[in-house]
Amino acid sequence: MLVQPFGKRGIYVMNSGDFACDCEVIHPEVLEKVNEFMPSGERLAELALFLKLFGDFTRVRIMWALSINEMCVCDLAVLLNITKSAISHQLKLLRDANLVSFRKNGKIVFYSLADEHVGSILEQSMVHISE
Amino acid sequence: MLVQPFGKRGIYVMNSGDFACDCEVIHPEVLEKVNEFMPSGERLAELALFLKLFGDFTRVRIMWALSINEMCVCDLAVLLNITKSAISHQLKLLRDANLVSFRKNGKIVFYSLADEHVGSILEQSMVHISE
DNA sequence: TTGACAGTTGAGCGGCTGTTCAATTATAAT
DNA sequence: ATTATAATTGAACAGCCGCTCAACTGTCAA
Repeated sequence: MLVQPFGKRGIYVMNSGDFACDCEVIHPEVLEKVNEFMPSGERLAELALFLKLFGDFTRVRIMWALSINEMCVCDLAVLLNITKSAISHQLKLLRDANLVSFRKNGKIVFYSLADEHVGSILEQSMVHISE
Repeated sequence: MLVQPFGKRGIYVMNSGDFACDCEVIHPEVLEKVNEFMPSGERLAELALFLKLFGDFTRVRIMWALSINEMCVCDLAVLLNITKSAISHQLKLLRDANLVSFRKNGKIVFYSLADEHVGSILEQSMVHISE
């Protein structure tokens, strides 16, 4: 199972069988309204997977560094003081999610942020915790 | 140790002892520039801890639901089809990080988003993955 | 006072995740 | 060809994390 389970027809599993919740609805009108505006479970699962990549110290530092300048794996390893292998593993995750892109020059691979959204999410979050 | 380790004077541990990286600097001018604009390790660690809360399917759904309407624990449990206990555990994390606030009315506790930053981070990220 | 119910909390379990280590690929230089 | 180095990859291990379960608190109603 790729992600945490959710109902196939959306997140609000109010129908037959396999109830996991242990209580009844208290405010039906609230539930109705929320269901109306809630994105699908698949969509929210994607969102969680995407945001999960931002929730790690190493990856945050990598992305912030790349928002300043493109960098090769070796320089990133020195910057963060961890092995090239660890950097490379994290870069693979970021590559697979299209958060970073790269160009090769001989033996050296230069990484950079895939687009400006990534940097702006980091900045906006930084602004938030600085209040 | 609360978070993953980083140098006490920032993230760029280029000084004495305990090198964990397994290579040398290739582009000194790049490292110098990045170091200049890089926030401190403490700051980036806070950022990662903050964003980590967004990287979970259940919490994302809770936060999105609360961005639509304030909700009690029981209704959230029905909405997401998981136990009140599971909801409550996640709400505690969100409370401790000041991402949600609550008001009590008799037995019932109503939760809502603490501020508009939370919703806007979710929305901005949703826009990003929808491209 | 008793019972029912909303919500919280702590322990414990299983799965996930980030790192290290070792092996491997690819490129450049001698 | 051989050596050195940048980078990648897979396996394995340790620590983290989210859920369940059971026990508990607090509030309301009978």
